[in-house]
Amino acid sequence: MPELPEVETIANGVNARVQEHRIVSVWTSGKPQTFKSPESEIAEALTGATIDSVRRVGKTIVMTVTPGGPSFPASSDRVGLVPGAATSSRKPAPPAIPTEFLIHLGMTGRLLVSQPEVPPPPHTHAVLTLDDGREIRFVDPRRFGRLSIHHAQSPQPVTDNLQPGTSYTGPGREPLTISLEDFVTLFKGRKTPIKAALLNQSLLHGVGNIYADEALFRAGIRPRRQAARVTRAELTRLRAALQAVLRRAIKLGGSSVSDYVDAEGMRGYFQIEHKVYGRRGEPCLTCGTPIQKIALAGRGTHFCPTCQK
DNA sequence: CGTCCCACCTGATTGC
DNA sequence: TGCAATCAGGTGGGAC
Repeated sequence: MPELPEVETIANGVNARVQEHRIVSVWTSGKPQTFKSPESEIAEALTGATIDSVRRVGKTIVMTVTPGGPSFPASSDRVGLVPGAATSSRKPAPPAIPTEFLIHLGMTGRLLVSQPEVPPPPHTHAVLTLDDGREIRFVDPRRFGRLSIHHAQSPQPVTDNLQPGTSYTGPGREPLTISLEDFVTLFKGRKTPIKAALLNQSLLHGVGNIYADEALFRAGIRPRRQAARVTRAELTRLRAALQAVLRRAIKLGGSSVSDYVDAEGMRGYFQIEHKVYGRRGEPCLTCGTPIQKIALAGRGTHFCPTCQK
């Protein structure tokens, strides 16, 4: 379901609602495929933790928490539900190690913040109950989504993107901030079609099927063109088009093509501005030629055979 | 290593 | 109308 603009909208919405709140309990469904880290590890990392922030990296939602789990309070008072209430001022808290909860929504994942009396939807796979009773719910019918824990200070293999002891940076580069030089370099020597390269998360992360098609249309480039043969001038246009499309979509709250909704259950509106995606057979908004739909890299691919070279 | 293809799932829509 | 085939915004693993 969600690509960069949708994930950004969801992460920002959830962040505004849950930042600084404490997670008092964690429930998980036991569906093994959903959990990239063991459920016990997720429950242990999050129970009692305070949410520092929720943000987007690529298509992944990253919830950073400060642990406060059962390790030291030893279940002293379960009555004191007031946040920030006296937590036995005997010792200074041990140096809190930030932990990151990674939520990938797959195709149909949703992250909702709900009042407890609202019945959980079908296919709810994780529930984080907050100190005020509200629940952060991960719902995912197709179960392509993944939940995992990333320990920000645990030893990490040193790679281009993952330094020891740093926070999660994702597999590729952020399309909104990548420089032109780096963008051009990404495609050098790649024989794969330009659209497949755009979808490759270890190059750029966050770009999915809708925004790849929309950016290629706006840049006037056919999706099947070999990446290495797209000229520098075209790549300059492509980067600008991609960034413009993503920014505009974020501004409109993402694209709701079926039942995508953000943390508050609101739809996005960028689908109104789709120029090719989902418009097979309809006239190109620039030249009137019917929009074609082909299969490329296993994905439905939309383009204007006249405007895109 | 780069690239292709399919499997992983459920639900909505299309087509006979 | 009914039911089966097809398709869906994403990834990750295996084959080549």
